[in-house]
This record gives sequence, structure tokens and C-alpha cells, in this order.
Amino acid sequence: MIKINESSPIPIYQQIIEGMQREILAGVFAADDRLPSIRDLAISLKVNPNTIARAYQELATAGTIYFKRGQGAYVTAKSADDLLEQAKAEMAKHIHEIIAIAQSMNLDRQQVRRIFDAVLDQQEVK
Amino acid sequence: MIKINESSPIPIYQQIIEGMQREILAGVFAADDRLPSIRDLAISLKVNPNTIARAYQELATAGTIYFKRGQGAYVTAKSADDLLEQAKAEMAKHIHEIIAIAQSMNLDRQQVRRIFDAVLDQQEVK
DNA sequence: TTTGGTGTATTGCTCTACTAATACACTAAC
DNA sequence: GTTAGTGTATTAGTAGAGCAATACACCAAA
Repeated sequence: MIKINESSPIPIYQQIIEGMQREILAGVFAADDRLPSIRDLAISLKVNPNTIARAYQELATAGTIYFKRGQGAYVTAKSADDLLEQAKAEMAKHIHEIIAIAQSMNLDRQQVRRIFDAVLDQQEVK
Repeated sequence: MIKINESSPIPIYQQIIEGMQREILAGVFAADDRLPSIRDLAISLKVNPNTIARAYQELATAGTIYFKRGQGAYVTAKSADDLLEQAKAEMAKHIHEIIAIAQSMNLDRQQVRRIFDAVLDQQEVK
């Protein structure tokens, strides 16, 4: 179940997007499963339907879900794979940012790698 | 000379901060050099003095520059080094973002490294 | 064809970030 | 002490994002 943090600076619709992505990845919703209706989810999250609609729209635009007119929203067949690809694309953006910073500082790739490893080591990633 | 992109979503004061950092790094302004006065820069960039003031204030808060009352703004002695540290901190933030994404995807550190290397290789970083 | 379920469009409120106009206060040099 | 230069404070306008109230349009099943 998605939880909304009202006091977070992250917009509610964004929290919903991320929550749905997590649930799809976790298998709560499998391919072609029907998602909760906009209205139902709006009620259970105590939020305006438009806020849910915006989240669903963005998920649909990204190809993660699709609509059947008059029926509801469903999970796209390959959306788990797609989400992985999206995640990689997101990571690539951050890496590009890092590279941009590195270049303005005249750091070479070896130095960048060293910094990356250092932070990674700190973090106890599995 | 700093250029302002009016149509950019990046706030003007932010563009000025980054521009100044670049110029200091490039040696346009060395340690204890005096920066253009708030008014002068405001005129030459066709911007309100408060906008410049905000940029200078943030640079001062970050320790990159300092003010002499009634005289102007000057470059801090070690600001080139400081900027390098700041850059590393910025990079670390991005790395943390990457790690957060990786964890939500259940990627282990080896996979993260592989992705990082792949993007790095694409980029021809020196 | 009616009913109860879908998603959608319109409109307006609120909050925040950003920027500008303007007036102020301080300092140094003459 | 006057002047011409600093940075600073106050106030207000503008634009945009986010969200909700409300009404609309569509579809499917009975």
C-alpha cells in the first residue's frame, strides 16, 4: 500500500508514481492486472482524483500502464523490464551530471572513478 | 564574461553563481581579487542589483568570496580548493541518487559499477 | 435505455520562488 | 562633513506548480 507523506517536498502525484512503480516491480501488480480506479485510490489516499489522474497519466505516457476506456488502468506487459530500463536511464542522467562537474574541474576519468568508488564503499550496497 | 540565459529555467542568480565559480576556477579572478560591484554587474548583465546580491550572498555563505564593508566583494584565498571540495560534494549527491535507484531495483554494487563504467566509456572523458 | 462505474476537463485557490523598484545605511576618500 | 561609492532591507509584482471542487463525457452491464 502506498503511503503519502503530506509534509514531504516531493509532490503527492510524484509519490504516487514512485509508489506504483515500486509495487509493480515488487509484483503487487503483475502484467495486465487492473490498478485501483482513480476514484478509489483518491479516496483511500485522501487526495483529489485529479492528483491520482495526473500520476496515472504520467505512468501511461511512460508506457508503464495503459487505459481501457471506461474500465480502468492496467499494467503494461513488459513494464517491469521497462522500469528497469527507465531506472538505468535515470542513473545515466546522474552520471552525466557527474561527468559535467568533473570536466569543469578538469578531473580525469580515473579520479572520477575513485570518487565514485569511495562513495559506493561508504554506502554498504549489497 | 558571464552570460545570462533569460529563457533558461535555471534562475538568474544561480547562473551568476555558477558563472562566478567558473571564472574563479579559470583564474579570471584570483585570490583576494575584487569582484565587480553589485551595481556594476547588475548594469552590465541588465539585471536587478538584488539578484546579483543574492548570488554574491550565497557565494559568501559558501566561503567562496567575502565582503569588505563599503568596498566590495573579494575572492577567498582558498576558494579554488574549496570549489573542488564542493564539486566533490555535488558529485556525491548524484552518486547517492544513483544508489537509491539501484536499491529500489535490487541491483548490487557490481551491477551499479558496470552501468557507471558503461556510461563513462561512452563519454570519452579524458 | 438506464445505471453505476470509468477517466477527463474547467476553474480557481494557495503557496512558493524569483525578480524588480525603491529607499536605506554604511564606508572611504577627499 | 560632503560625496560617491559600497552592500542591504522593504515591499510588491509575476509566474508557475500543485491541488481540490465541481461538472462533464464516455463505456459496459444489466
